[in-house]
Amino acid sequence: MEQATADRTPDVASQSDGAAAQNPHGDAWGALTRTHAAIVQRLQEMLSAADFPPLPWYEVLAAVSEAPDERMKMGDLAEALVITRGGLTKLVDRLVKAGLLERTFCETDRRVSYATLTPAGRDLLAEMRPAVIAELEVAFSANLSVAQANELRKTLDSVRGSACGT
Amino acid sequence: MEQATADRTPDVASQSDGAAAQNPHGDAWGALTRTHAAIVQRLQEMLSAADFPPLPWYEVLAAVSEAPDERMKMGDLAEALVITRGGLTKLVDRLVKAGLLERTFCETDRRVSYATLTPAGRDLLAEMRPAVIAELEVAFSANLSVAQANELRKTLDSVRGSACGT
DNA sequence: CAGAAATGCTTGTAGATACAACTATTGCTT
DNA sequence: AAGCAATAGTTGTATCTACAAGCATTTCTG
Repeated sequence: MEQATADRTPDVASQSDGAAAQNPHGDAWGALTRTHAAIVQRLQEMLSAADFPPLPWYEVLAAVSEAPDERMKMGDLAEALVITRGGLTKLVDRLVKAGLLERTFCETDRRVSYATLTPAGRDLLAEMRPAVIAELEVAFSANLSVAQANELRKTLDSVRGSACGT
Repeated sequence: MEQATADRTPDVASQSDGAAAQNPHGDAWGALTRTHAAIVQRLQEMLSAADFPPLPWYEVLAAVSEAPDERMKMGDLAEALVITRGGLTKLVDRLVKAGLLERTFCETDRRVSYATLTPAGRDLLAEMRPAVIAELEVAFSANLSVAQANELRKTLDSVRGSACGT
């Protein structure tokens, strides 16, 4: 039997979804999307199985935790996560309701509000982080040397550079 | 002024969202997510500006168009797009309503249904494809040689391999 | 220093996605 | 051949996200 009546597709990705398979670089894009989707799916399954909050919550907590004073302006946070501001407002609302974040305000500019990590948020992040890292290790470390991973990162960064700028 | 009252974050991605920045490979994952998000965002903006349907519609049409007889089993399609079956049913519903796809059925197994390209779907795809490819060229060809793109594809495929197959 | 423009965030609403339950058909076991 | 399990797809519901409009605050300009 299949563990439940789950709806998820069983992981195996087809070799070519044809997203622009004409140009010489199209396959690179296809590989990028499929790999991204596969890892996200894997992370989400792991989090759900471990009774952890969903991936976006982790991403918020992780981003905030690395900012100075463990707080981040809403706008910067939306930008870092590449989601809309409106979406972030509601996402942070949920984390606040769960006690993982709190909103704090800026003295000098009363428009800005910060998402600030609470002790509970810090604790949860400390629990989740090893699990997430372990999952990523499976995907990356297993088949890639550190040098290869660095090369991959550099290549992706340069692609993003030309995709963003202009 | 900002072209409208758009909500989107203005493209610039921060250098480190900290999604697991501990491990040596974590940065590669960060680069992967950010690059993916940046390109998807760019594609969506382009499609919306050109009054084309959203990206998932293109992905469906492109996938189906490359399958034998321009038709694909629902399950295979969901798998190729890495979305749930339930989600795909509704997505295909919309494309059918728009006249771009039609459902056809299998003679030998009456459970399966195919999403089949209509002439209108083929025409629309022919219009959209050059625009999508051009956008990808900007991101990939601009900064990557064909050899580098191939290397990138191979690396990503190996990562996906270890992420999928246990 | 007033008024207009820009900035930062939130809210209302509609659309899309996932999850779980359900139906229908096929395959397997005895 | 009967019955149970597996497979293929759809549907109901809740959640999440984007888009667009809105409010509050700050900055720019004459």
